[in-house]
Amino acid sequence: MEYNFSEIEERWQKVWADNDYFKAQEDENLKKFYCLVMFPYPSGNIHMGHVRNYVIGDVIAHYQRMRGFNVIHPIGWDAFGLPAENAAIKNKTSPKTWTKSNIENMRKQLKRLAISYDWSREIATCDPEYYKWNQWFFIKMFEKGMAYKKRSSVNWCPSCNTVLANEQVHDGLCWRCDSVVEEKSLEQWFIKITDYAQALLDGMEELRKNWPEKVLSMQSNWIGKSTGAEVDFKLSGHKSEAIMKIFTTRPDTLFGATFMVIAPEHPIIQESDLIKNEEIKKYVEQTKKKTKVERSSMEKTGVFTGLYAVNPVNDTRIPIWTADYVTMDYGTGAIMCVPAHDKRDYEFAKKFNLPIIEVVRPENGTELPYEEEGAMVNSGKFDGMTSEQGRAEIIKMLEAKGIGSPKINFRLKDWLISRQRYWGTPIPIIYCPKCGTIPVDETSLPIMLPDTASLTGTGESPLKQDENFLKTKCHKCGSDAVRETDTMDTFVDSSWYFARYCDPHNDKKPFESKNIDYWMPVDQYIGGIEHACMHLIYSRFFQRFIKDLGLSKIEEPFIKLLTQGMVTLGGSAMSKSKGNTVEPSKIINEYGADTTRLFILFAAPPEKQLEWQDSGIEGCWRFLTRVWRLKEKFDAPAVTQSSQPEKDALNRKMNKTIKKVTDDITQNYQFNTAIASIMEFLNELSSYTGLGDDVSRKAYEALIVLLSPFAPHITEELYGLMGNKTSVRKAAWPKFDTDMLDDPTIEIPVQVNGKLRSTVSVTRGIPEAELLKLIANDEKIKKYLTGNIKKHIYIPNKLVNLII
RNA sequence: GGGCGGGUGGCGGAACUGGCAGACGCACAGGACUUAAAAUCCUGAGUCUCUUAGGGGAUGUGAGGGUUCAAUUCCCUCUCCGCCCACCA
Repeated sequence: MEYNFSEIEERWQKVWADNDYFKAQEDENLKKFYCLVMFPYPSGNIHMGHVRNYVIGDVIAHYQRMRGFNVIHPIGWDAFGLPAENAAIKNKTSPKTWTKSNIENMRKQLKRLAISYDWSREIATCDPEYYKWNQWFFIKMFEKGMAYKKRSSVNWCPSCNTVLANEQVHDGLCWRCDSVVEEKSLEQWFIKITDYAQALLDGMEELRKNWPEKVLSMQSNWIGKSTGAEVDFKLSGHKSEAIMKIFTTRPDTLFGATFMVIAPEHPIIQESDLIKNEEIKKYVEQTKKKTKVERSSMEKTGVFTGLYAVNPVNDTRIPIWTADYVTMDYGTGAIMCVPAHDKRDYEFAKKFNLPIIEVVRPENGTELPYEEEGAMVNSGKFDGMTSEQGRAEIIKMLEAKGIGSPKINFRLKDWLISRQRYWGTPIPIIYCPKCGTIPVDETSLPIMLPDTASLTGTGESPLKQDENFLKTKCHKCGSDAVRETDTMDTFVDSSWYFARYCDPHNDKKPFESKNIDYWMPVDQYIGGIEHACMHLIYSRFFQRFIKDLGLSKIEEPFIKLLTQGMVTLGGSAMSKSKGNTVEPSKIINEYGADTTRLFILFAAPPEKQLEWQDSGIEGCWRFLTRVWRLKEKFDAPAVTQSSQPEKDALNRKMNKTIKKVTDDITQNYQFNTAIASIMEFLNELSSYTGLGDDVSRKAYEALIVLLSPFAPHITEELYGLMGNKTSVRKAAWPKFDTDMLDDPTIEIPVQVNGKLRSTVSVTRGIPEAELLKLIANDEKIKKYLTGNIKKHIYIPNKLVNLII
């Protein structure tokens, strides 16, 4: 019988679906396993990157089921977002229609791949049943002061016509469309993620074991904690006894501060009459025009403001400059400059001829600027202290005088979540002339996104044009009021979807605490590294907020993280806009889902970037065909008998393979070598002379079970054909016998002076003397034994090295 | 500038704790089957080289050095590639 994959795959997919094989049910008596893959944006079609992501997740889900875990393996759609809106404008349809039909299409494709999802838990973030709870969380945040509106300088993407969060600006470009991001001063909604900055850092300790180091370092970079002090500098000769606050990580160098620099946006420039000075005005204007990237060019520029401050430790009058290398969005927008011990300050001082005073000296003389630790000099009574002592002592002294205090600064900014676009969750706020800015009444949730909106893409929310949506009554006082028309960043949607999966149809609450505390945390999360500083930080924050609301006991949402590498074509990630996608459907039609699944895993280890080439697919196809054909050998009793040693050898190969595949799946996600070892196993089994006997039958069934998470259909079929009444999906993961891992005879390589000259075949654990005798009589070795053997190295059961 | 990861045959990639480098697969070559092709099966192979045709020798994991009986693996110097952060005070 030929291997008819399309018939087999179709038939089994129906059986699994009709019998709810993959439906997850809460059961306190069972140990749970939450296997999560990053849910897709419904762009239209599944591409090979999705296939890779979801097949990895599926292998893990199947494996854990066979290990006896109660597995939840859900899927959904990150369905709000800009592409839907743009496509709708282009195709003259609605974002909803476009999105829904894409979901339909992609759902079919995922089912065709037979990923073992619990489809009863499917969610789409654009459904009111889902985004209602986005709005609910927003109101909770508002009530706790965690969501607030403020005017500030924000990132504006002129092509997407909306603001962006800091996390969404990469190298000064929009993360989505690569346009140069502009700065605009706008009133926007923020979420106070900065309140959780320290907690997010602390939580990383627990993740250290099971998250890639790379992601952790990216996150800690992004959060960017620096410890130091805030110091007040008095302005000298300024009418208003004003104080200039600065932040420094090196208070020990305070005696070396010979000038100050303030950001061109610093309020004092506007407040005092400085802006009337032509030179300063011109400089401020120039800075405004610069993009972030231009601004970070290394050549220092700046102008003297005419102001002076007083260095509080030595009462020296120091000039205040303004320069664009200081920015308003970090620290206080003003710095003290210690040119001797800071490269940037040094460059600035050299260029503008400002004094340089050395206050830290290393043990061995070195050139300035010297930025490391050392012994303090030129620092009055602090001379001789180490930098570390100096920092503590100077802060103490500043505190005593009331002009400074310890301070920790984070690079992380509050999360800007309002977007001037249509296809997103409406922000549940109303503006009432009497009551002010207030959240809507909880009972009126969800605030529905109107189905019809004239999409303009002009940079104002289209909801503003919709009178029915816009105009409302204040639920507190009944006055005419208007709604907030901005929608939420879609990253809000994806920050808690994993919790919603635990109780996806609840219409009273976002989820039942009992359910989320049963399933959460996610035991294995799988997705792309591009989310290291966006989705993965927001979600960690959200889960903490959920915990602080008392809705869950869980703090960290994802215990174990696997970041799979991109699937590229021509060096860049597959994407519709670049036109370099490979449609899995073609491959599935030609070779079947099993081959496709096997191939994407076999091609490379999961974390590595994979440049797509379909040349290897034949090999996986051939392998499955060989597995299929081997079945015939078991239809009749064995024709020839195998010797006992041969039987033992096959039995050992089986045990070794079970161990290898188990280790590869659980320890390092080495699916490629797991598959390779099953291939080796098949090679050995195929050449076994007694095919059809009990030993080979047992080996063949083990092979089928081991292969089943990777290639579910063919293994299901063969498992049944071998006479099993139950599904291979319900089979237990095979165990290996530790006594059957080692061969009794081993080949020992024999080296002479470190070079391989021969190998001898001996029984395991042979006494050293006996082995040496054997080697001395070995013809190949004799040739080399021209001198005396000075000594020999013997690694039991591994190798012998003779030194002559 | 700082941090992280990486460089192994024609290709994708293996290699436990330092112990036979190149598993497994692709592509390739030769053979069997076939009228032929496809499919399938068998055999071969890092590179260079010698050969009396059995096999032998040298060399080889980005480059150079070191430690060691032994290095893809550990240490130092350098180089190239990828990613992240970045005038962050």
